Amino acid sequence: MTFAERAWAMIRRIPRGRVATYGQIGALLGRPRNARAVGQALRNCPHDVPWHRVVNSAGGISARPRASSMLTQELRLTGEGVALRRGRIPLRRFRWAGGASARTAPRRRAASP
DNA sequence: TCCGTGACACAAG
DNA sequence: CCTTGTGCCACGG
Repeated sequence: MTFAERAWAMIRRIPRGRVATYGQIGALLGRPRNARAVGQALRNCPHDVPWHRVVNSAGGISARPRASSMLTQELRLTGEGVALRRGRIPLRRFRWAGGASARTAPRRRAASP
């Protein structure tokens, strides 16, 4: 099973009206530094994957190849009750608590000489 | 195999 | 707040 497939499986678990961040999905899959690969996985995902519930760490909708889907994402989110405040989603309120508080997980920084 | 790319995250300034 | 620099790692060519 590829990383992308596992990412899809995790994203399918996000309930309506909640969102998760790219980093959060990566962390839940045991790869907290692999947020970017989550974005790649969403590039061409199956239609039953609620891709619109994945946003960046600022609660914003990330830029992508086809800008039209950004508007689609916002419409779908507001359609299920996720409100944007000044262009961002208040994660305090709408973040999916998948796997409990996967937020602010300890991160390893570069080792110094 | 190696190398560049990217729908990201985060610490500093 | 916002901007910049750096770290990360799956994927494709």
